[in-house]
Amino acid sequence: MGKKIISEAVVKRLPKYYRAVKHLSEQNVEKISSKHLAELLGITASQVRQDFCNFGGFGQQGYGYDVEKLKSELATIIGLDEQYNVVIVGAGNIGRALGGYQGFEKYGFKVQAMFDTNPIVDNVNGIKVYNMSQFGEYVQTHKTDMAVIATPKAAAQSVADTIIANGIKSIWNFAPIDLRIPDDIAIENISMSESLLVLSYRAKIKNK
Amino acid sequence: MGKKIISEAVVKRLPKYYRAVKHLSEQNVEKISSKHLAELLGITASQVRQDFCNFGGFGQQGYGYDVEKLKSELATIIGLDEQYNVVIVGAGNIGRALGGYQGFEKYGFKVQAMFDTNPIVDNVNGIKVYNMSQFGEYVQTHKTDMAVIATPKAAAQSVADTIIANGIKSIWNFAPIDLRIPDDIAIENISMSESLLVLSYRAKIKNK
DNA sequence: GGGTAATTGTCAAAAAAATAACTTGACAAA
DNA sequence: TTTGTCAAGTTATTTTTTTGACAATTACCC
Repeated sequence: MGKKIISEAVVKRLPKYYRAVKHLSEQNVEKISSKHLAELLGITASQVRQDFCNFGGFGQQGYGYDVEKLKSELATIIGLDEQYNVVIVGAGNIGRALGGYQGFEKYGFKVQAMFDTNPIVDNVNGIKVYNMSQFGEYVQTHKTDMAVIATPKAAAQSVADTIIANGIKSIWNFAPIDLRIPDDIAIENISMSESLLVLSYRAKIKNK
Repeated sequence: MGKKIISEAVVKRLPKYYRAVKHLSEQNVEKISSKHLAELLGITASQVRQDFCNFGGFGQQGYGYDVEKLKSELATIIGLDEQYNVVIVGAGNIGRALGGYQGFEKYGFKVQAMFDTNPIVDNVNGIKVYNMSQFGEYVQTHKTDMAVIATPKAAAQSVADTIIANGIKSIWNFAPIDLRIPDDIAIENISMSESLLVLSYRAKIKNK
């Protein structure tokens, strides 16, 4: 499959483009130029054009980008045209907050179930909480595509191993650890502690 | 103040260094070479040395880096030698999860209070929830250094404005929006929706 | 103590990313 | 038609980041 490798930097901007374009669409804006879009995101017009060019380009010279078309192209690129079934592992603080996270539904993800080694509630926001021992059986029979790791650090690697062993290919990891995973698994980390330390660093610098 | 500007790429690695070195310290490891540390983080030894060199370098040729010294240098650089008082704005799903977030305490941050425009609970994990109308008065009298924005998108900018107007210089933002803030304010965003879309993109690519 | 291996700090080269410049097609108005 | 303008797509340049190389320094062994 001869697909071009898109750099990490570009990939990280895709959601920003999508968000901005979605907003424009909701405002019934019909077209947008690279210059104007760049201003909205605080980047350069050149970068916008170069980024879109990576995916073939979907604008019209002298006119700009058609907002609806751009939105649907971006959605396809990002994969929002597909339906993902998601399970959440860990029903603690973070897991429960994620059970109520609107973003899943908004972008077409369906949260099927939650798992915990020691469930103290049997239901979060209408999502049933199962014992972790039932994980394998569940995901084998429910076409699960993606798993969220919301466990403590100590459990995260073994949970990841279990997830992968059961054929799930995408992991959203909230545990503060770099998981060891095979190349064919998609992973994305939300590292709150790292973010907090970056903020701490910036705060210190600014107050100097 | 003649301080060198540290690139964003380096800053983002600082927490990773700190985490790794802290772990080594807990294992009673006494010294570490750039080579070994690099292996732990999955980067090159050269980059480790280059990064540390930005801050003056604290290793010893032929020996390596003393773990305790490195840990304390990194803590100082990151600002963990200072105490921050924190308030959380927004007592919904995310705000409540953050009220129970262990990371604050672990890194020396003190959560003083929470605020909500319409508090439905008066206490989260022992943290008192105030009405947003009391925000100004509270932070003026409690030496608050940092605010967390855990409100819906629509409220985020005006909350940010209020935070800044009351003299708080650091913002940890969980709302899915790029806030407009002055240059002298430190900000760090946790963008769950962007992260989820990046994962969606990667999942789609990997399954091609 | 002297020789050898290890490892830093730093500089230079290479690679990657961002920005700027250029070329071309599309459209509107004359 | 023709022409001027706009803005995308593309190529070139600059800047930033990463990697590679090496002299200088130190620990350790004999």
